[in-house]
Amino acid sequence: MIVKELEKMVRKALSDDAEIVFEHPENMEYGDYSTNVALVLAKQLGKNPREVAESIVSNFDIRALDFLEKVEVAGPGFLNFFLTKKYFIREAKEIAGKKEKYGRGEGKKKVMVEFTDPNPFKEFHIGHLYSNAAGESISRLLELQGAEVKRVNYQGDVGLHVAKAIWGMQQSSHQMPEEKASLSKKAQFLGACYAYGNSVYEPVDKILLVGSPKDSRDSWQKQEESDDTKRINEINTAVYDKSDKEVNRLYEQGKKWSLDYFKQMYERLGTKFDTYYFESDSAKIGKKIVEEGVKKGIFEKSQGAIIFPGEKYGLHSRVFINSKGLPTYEAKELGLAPTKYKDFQYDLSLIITGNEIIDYFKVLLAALKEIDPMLSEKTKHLSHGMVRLPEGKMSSRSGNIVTGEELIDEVKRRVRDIMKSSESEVAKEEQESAAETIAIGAIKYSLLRVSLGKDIIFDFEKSLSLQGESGPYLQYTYVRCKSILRETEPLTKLSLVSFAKLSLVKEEVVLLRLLYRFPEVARDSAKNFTPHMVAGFVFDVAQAYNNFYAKHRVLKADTKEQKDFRLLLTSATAQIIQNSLHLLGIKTLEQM
RNA sequence: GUCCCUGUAGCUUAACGGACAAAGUACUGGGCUUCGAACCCAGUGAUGGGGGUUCGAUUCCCUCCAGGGACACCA
Repeated sequence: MIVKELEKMVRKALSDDAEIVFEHPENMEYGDYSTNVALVLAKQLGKNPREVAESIVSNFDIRALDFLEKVEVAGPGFLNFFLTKKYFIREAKEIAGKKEKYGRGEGKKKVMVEFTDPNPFKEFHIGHLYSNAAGESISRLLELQGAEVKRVNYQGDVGLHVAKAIWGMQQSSHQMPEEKASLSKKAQFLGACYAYGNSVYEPVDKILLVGSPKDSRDSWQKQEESDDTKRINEINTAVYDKSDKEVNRLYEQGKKWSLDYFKQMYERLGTKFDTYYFESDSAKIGKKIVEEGVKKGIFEKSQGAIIFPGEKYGLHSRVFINSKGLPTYEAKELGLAPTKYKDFQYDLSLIITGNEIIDYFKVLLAALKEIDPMLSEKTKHLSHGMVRLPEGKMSSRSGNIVTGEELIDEVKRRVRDIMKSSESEVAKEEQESAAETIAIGAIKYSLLRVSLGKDIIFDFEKSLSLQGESGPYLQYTYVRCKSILRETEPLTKLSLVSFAKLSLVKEEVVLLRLLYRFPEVARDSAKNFTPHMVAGFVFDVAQAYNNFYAKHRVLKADTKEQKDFRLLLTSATAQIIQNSLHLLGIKTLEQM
């Protein structure tokens, strides 16, 4: 690649092993690549940075690199490299030729990516949408680098939340949807049951009057449980050991409804999971691991429970098996890790969740390290920010949530309004599916344009734009390109046209100078797990094209050569937009 | 109380320690008999406060302030 060649040249001129870093200057007037080695070196040598820069440049043999137009020394002592028009055009042809394979890497890593992770019996909310968008995008980024990716989904089909929901189902049996009711209805019902069960359940810290965790450590067991709380705890145990027929029946029904509903959501969102893992399976394995760990001194008994003493590792202690003998989320996750590895001998296991469990995961990985250092080392926890409503935190416990489905439907409504007012060219019978594609694109883009890990304040008006930097803007630009390409003969034998004599307008050059960066952006984005870099890049490309489009004609260009070139430019732009959107998990459409 | 994360135009966000801090949105004004105006152009407007390290700090360190999260049997 270019950067390597540039580095070789600079290294040679330098006769020094200093680190040489290249970047794209923010302002294109400063070239296509630049490096600050002269500045860094000047400090070490105690010389004037500009003089150092000049002396480096004087040692260059620019003609040796055919893609290099010129090198300049600028500002405090930057070396700015300008690429040739010929190189840009060659890349544009490459894009048009390789299509979706453009920028593909040769990596051979095996990566397992766990994401979305909704819990049966609970709502599928916006946070799951975020996890799904991030996980799907990261999976695709890795795939483009050549990795073999397995997408997996880990679902909590046992645990206190299930018991709460089942208790709610028992109380609301008269409102139970019929079998023929829609999945949405069923999911809604279950969510309400969970919220109800949760509202009556009294967690330990609520039972206590006041108190720091230290107090609860000594006194929580003495507290009286209410009848409802007691019943929910009984259901919880019954779910694990399948000892209650009635509970089993509700459990199977609720679980099936939830999973069917989730599958429908994954399909709408464009994710296909390779494997589904369940807590009911990992619970048994996890419990065994913890029990063996007690013998090895990794875990300790405390207050009737089994804990991992995180303080020893600079973290905090957590309960892995509770005093009723049931494994907590922690133990289950511990059981999941070896199961995953058995199924797929990965080089890397990514787990994508919300950032509220970031400290919890540190404890978990510390415990895993004691049990199986190899697995711990290969596991990486990536967290995305919380999605919050302007009024505050969203919680399925209190019922203060927006479900994924509600959000999609609301955005779709807005998309349909615009389709009407803008006289969409989409045929009537295809408008529904177009609206769906656009709505999901809008949602995904608005989530992925922000760097992972940051909270997203979700506001329909403010954060979900259908204009400006948004999914629909990108899809629209793609449609615009395609509609031009449809109007003319497809370009063939591009390799025979050199465009060497063609003089380019400013807007064309700007676009060319962006397009060739796609492979780099995709690679960096994959390396750092940062989809937002792709999101920002593709917006720049689309903006550059729209700028060009507003000022110049493609089909009515001045000469045949210019027209051909602009068709190539249009085709390459469409391809880059499509490839980038693919990496974000967003579909393109031919008309909108 | 302890630990972690986050403070950038009115709002939502960008910016490997680098060159005049970049966009979108909102607001103001302009642009369709010409390839799709979900578009384009112009203007107004910002690094929470105080120290420090550095040739250079939105970025690193300290401190204060503000918001969020975690801190024993939920996930």
